[in-house]
Amino acid sequence: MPEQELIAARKEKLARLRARGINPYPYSFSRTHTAAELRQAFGHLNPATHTGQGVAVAGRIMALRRMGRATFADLHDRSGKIQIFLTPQTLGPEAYAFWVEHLDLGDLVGVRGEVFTTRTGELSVAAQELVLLAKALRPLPEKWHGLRDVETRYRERALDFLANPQSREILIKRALILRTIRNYLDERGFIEVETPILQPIPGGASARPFVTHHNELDRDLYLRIAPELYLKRLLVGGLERVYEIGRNFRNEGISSEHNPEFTALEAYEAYTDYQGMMELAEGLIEACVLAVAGAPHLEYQGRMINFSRPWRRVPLLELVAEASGCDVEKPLPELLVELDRKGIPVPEHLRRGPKGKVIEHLLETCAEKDLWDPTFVLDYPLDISPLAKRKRDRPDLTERFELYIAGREVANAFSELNDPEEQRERFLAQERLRAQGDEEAQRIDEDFLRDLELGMPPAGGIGIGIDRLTMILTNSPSIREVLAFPLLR
RNA sequence: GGGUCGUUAGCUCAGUCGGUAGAGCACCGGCCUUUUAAGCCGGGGGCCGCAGGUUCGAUUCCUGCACGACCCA
Repeated sequence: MPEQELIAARKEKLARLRARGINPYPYSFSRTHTAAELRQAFGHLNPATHTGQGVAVAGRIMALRRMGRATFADLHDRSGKIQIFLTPQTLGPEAYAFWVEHLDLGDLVGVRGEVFTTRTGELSVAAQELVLLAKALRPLPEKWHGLRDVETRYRERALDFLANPQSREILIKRALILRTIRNYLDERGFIEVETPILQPIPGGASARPFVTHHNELDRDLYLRIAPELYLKRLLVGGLERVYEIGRNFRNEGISSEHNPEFTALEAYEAYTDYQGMMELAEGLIEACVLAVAGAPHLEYQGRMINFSRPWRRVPLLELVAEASGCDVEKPLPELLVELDRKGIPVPEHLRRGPKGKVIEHLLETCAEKDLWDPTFVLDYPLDISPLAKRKRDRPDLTERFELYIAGREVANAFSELNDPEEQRERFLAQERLRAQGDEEAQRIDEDFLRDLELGMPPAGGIGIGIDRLTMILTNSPSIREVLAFPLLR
């Protein structure tokens, strides 16, 4: 039947309800138990037991079994489901006939009645009173396959969540992960802060920003690509341990691993360095894995991930040299010759350098996929790490790591650069790249530099992609599964 | 950006070697007082993603486009 006719049929029922003086969208309903609480309290009953105990439950009707003068309904709430039993004896003949005619799958109802078990042992509520709490006007998806079509699942999220418990479960686990992160950091003296999302200069990462406009100031502002620079300014201000969990915005492509707005954790700790950040990452993510999986390992897309500490630590250059079979210590022109000879493709726009971008490209194309168990990739080239301190014994590298899990970049961290003069030089180098056409090059932020000149304590900082972490911990193949409302074309 | 596959009823899916399409669930009507994927009888429901082309005839073949999935860059 065309959808419009199904909706029209329900609207007709709705009109008849209103005509009878029933408010199909009332204000509230006091329930005494959720479905799970009922099972908790009465789950031990023998078949065909009448308790004499009155309860009130509420939820969505997800199944209706009409048997003439008796009807069973499955009521789903946030905790699970409970069966409702309707008969003329308990509900009254007139009310029974009326509701059996006017209830539809998907309607939200409240039911007051006695707890009992059927002769097959199903815990049920025998309705003495039924209250319509919201009439549903649209048909539900198929009752045992649910809603499968991924496009509809992503475009009509409410429908997906009400039809597919697994979809809801991911959001519940996401909340658990966020709660675990906050607890972990709060217990260690970190202060949760909120920094600007509307920024005059988008800083703290290499990415293209979204632009917006403030009418009163008549000035363009950018949605942040990262909170990094503001959080470091709080270190200057003496906060010492700060973190922010919030949305970043990057004006880039959409894929199974990228959404234009995504949630990141950034944490900064004074008087430590990137070694400290590795320990923080291990502890924090281990706590999340234990909270979600109850063990330090879990399966992702058919393959186990072992989170046992300590995690592997491997220098980037070593990793890339081994994966590509090239001598990556060579200057860029010679490296390109070797890569060409070996048939390893390098996109044209990277060939002019800086060399760090080629190294990064090799990591992405040759090595990343195999980094399955958590792996810290260490010591990134200086020219692609403008906010990180130089490595102590290698001035062309920085004390920076990325954490890879299941072949995905999950975190990025540095020993934070706090020398204001060197930071200015690094920004100027980025400006030169921008002048050569690199739209992702970072920009000079004078407010940040001024605050650095006040003295920022040595510090370690880390950013963790919450969506990707949640994907891994919920065995989700696409970022869309872990977002309540992913952006679609 | 390139390749492969997909798009059929509200949902889940069949199918048409080119002759205007089926099932189950859902919906509507009937029977039914312990079902739980309830059952039985009957009924209605389709721009076969969109636009062109080939053809007497296209949902089916071809081209393009849109959207999606996967792979590659």
